[in-house]
Amino acid sequence: MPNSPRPPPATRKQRPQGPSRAAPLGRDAWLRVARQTLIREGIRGIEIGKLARKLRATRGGFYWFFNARQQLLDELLADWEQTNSATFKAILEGAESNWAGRMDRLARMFIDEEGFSPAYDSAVRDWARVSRKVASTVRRVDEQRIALLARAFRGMDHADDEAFVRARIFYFHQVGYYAMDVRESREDRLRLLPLYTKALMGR
Amino acid sequence: MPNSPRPPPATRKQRPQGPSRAAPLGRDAWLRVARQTLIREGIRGIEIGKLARKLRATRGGFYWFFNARQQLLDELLADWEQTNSATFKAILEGAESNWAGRMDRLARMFIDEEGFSPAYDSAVRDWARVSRKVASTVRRVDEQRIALLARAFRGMDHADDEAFVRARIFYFHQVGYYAMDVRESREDRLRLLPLYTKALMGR
DNA sequence: CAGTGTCCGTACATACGTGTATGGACAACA
DNA sequence: TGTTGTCCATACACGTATGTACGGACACTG
Repeated sequence: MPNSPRPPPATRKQRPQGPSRAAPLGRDAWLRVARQTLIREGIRGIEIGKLARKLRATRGGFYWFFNARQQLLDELLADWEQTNSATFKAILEGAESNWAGRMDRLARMFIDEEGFSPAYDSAVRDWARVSRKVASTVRRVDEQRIALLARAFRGMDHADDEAFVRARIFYFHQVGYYAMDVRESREDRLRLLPLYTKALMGR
Repeated sequence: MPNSPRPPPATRKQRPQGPSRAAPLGRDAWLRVARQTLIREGIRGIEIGKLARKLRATRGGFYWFFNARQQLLDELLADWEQTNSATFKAILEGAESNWAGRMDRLARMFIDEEGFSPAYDSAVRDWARVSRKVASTVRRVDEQRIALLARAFRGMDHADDEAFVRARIFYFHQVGYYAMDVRESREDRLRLLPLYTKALMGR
């Protein structure tokens, strides 16, 4: 009975890595290589055969885990929404420090790209141009993030309109930075950070 | 002798539109529909058969004008580089008004999207992710534009480092705005313009 | 009015994409 | 040790992309 809708997800026993057979790839391997390919080549670059070659496998296994290419894409979008906003929200919703401190942590998250993959963001944004479903998901996520930023600027004593505009400038600036694929060393970025802070925070 | 390298470009006589035969499409029609498709579907969406359907023609004619799909893409990139920076440069290199006035004209160019297609820009930027040649072209154009902006900020009495950072924020912000595909009325954008000006110019 | 060049449609050959059917290797279990 | 379930390779059917060959309709020219 091949191609069952979904094999038992977590109950599956870990197979001890016998020498005669490689460890099974599993769903996650396909998702990982799909994400990597989305980032590098865009949504049209996700072809089952190509993913299989990258995994040194064939397309046969893919269709055991997924009913169709579209299912892989759906899960990829869900993965992006779940994973790539978590740190962003955690920083701005948490209460560990004052607003300026949180904004500083956020800037460092962008610079260090920890808990947040801007390349993943950009790739999904491109994908949104050819898929209504993806477009609406991205729009929702963007609005969430901007709302969080605007709240932060209000917390730093900006009026509502100005907080909104500054939130947008801050966020659009990041989106643009990664859409442009700027290559810059971490040192340069940290060196310029005070200037950015001064210009973006308006204080 | 079909598929000659290139038919005489401008010397070709305009055919009077006889009723029995439609006017010939010409190279430009293929380039136009290719540009539109690049914007809407990305580089992988440019398929000769699809372009032909949009032109209510068949692929036969295409290969009379172009040797291969790649040639169309090359000319599309050249078209972007030539047309989509012209107004940008004209505004910032001209000497019709003071720096603030030029920046204001530039902001209105972005808002009215006259002489500049941000969608075209975004599409080429996506394309750059899968083509070295396109990537280097885009990088060159971006650096040109940022240099022009930095000069403008220096003209407005900002120190070198700060002028550079402000040029980047201004430019990245625009790139991000269009990469996000924000939908906003012209009225809203003009209403927010003073706030943006205040925040971006730092005065 | 024949000849030539322009523009485009049709018909291949070829390559490559998706999804399905099927069988085989291996591990876990009775 | 046979049986069952998991994971994957192979083979096939089918759609569709590119590029080439070729021919036809039309305008222009001598």
